[in-house]
Amino acid sequence: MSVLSTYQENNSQSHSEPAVSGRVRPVTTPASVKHYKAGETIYFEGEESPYCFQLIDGLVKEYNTLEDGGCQIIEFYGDGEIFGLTEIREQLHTAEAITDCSVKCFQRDRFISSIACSTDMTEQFVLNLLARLHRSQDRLVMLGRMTALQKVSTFLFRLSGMNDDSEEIHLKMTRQDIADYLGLTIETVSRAFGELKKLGWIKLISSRKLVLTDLEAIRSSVSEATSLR
Amino acid sequence: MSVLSTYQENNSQSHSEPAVSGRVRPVTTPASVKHYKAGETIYFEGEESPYCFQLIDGLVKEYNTLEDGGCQIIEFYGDGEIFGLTEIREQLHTAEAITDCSVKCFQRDRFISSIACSTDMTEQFVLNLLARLHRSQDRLVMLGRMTALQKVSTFLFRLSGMNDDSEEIHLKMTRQDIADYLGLTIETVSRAFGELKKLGWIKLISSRKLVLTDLEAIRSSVSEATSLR
DNA sequence: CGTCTTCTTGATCGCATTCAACGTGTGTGG
DNA sequence: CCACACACGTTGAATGCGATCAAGAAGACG
Repeated sequence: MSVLSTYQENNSQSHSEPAVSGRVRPVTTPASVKHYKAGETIYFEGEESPYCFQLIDGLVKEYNTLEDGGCQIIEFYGDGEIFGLTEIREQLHTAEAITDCSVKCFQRDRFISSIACSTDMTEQFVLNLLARLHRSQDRLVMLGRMTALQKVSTFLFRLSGMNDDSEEIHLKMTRQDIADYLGLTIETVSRAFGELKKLGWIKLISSRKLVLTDLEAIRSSVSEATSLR
Repeated sequence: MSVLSTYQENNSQSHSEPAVSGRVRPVTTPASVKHYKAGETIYFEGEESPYCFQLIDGLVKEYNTLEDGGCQIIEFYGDGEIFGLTEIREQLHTAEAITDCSVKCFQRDRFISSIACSTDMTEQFVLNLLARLHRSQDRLVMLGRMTALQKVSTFLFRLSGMNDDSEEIHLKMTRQDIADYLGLTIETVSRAFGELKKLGWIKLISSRKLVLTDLEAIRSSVSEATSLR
């Protein structure tokens, strides 16, 4: 299941073979599976790479490094999601395992041409790409126009939207990761958590586990920012 | 030619038939051409719409409106570019003509399936979508991690990169549009222009026409922000 | 000429950053 | 078991960048 996709797709029988998007499975050449420990880098920004990847299990962050040592996380990837697929030969971001990961590697060119050769798969894949595009575009609004509190609210709200069952959210990433995802500092994120707690909107079980105690309040503060969503 | 694409594609014979991406042309049913005057809205956020569009001529902005009246421009679209193509039935953003525009309308579903039925076209289109995705992701870094001056520098630098020939840049959009694109206010954008002028990096011919007089300084200030680009 | 929109400039305010110190949790070795 | 180290998280105080409020200048157009 994906980690932060606003536009969820039907991941029906995703156990036998990790799907590209919903029911599609790559007909590509048997791909190799690699394992990464938490903290390991999968590829680097600017690196020539003929591969793209599908996450079988774990959590991956993809980010850009800035001159001053800063960092902007482009996206978190969860089970089944494709990443590292570029339109040019080199990787545009750095990818790093947040938790221990199992990853399927594909030859980029073969992957694309195998997508192209099946009409059904193409449609699914194009729709998946469009969904990813819009996920990214949603974040433009987030980064460009929201306050710190709204950013963190929205982040938690979307996480909860894809929660298995319980109301309890387990954060697999650090505060620093969240900050780098939201274009904030770690301190501001921490303060936002404190503020949300004080408002009674969330309850912190531990620093990594929390419950959204007032989902409606969070929802409305989110859509106070975005006009309709 | 596209307006703000970091990843440019070869728009070779784009005169006879506006291309999807490079040499591809939609085999879709003969599409109707519509004309919009500057300021007219092409579609609204949340609107049910079976169409997607290809800009023949003009400049279009796509944006999201916020509760407080604020606005985040998702993207500017220039000649030949596809917009309004979503993975669901409704439009996610509002599109508005900045200049007078000619626009080709396609049936969304037919458009996608016609893409899918030709292997060659699919590959081109997927690469185009990937380029658009990365264009959007680049902006995440911009919005999340850059100062106002860096945002405006980067904006102008990328505009110049797709300039026809001369060093002179003609801004077809207002300061407000630029602000809404960069997640700033109109005042801050204006001040940034002033600062760049004072630094001797740009020369303002008029408020809408300018020359990048020190491209290297601008370039380096941009890549002071991003580690490598 | 006047009106309207767009753009610029100045003064002040506030939110997020920065700098700094203090907690908290976890794992390691004595 | 405790002692210690180290990474992660929280909290406080001061600073600064961009927003806000406000006024005026510059174009565009009839």
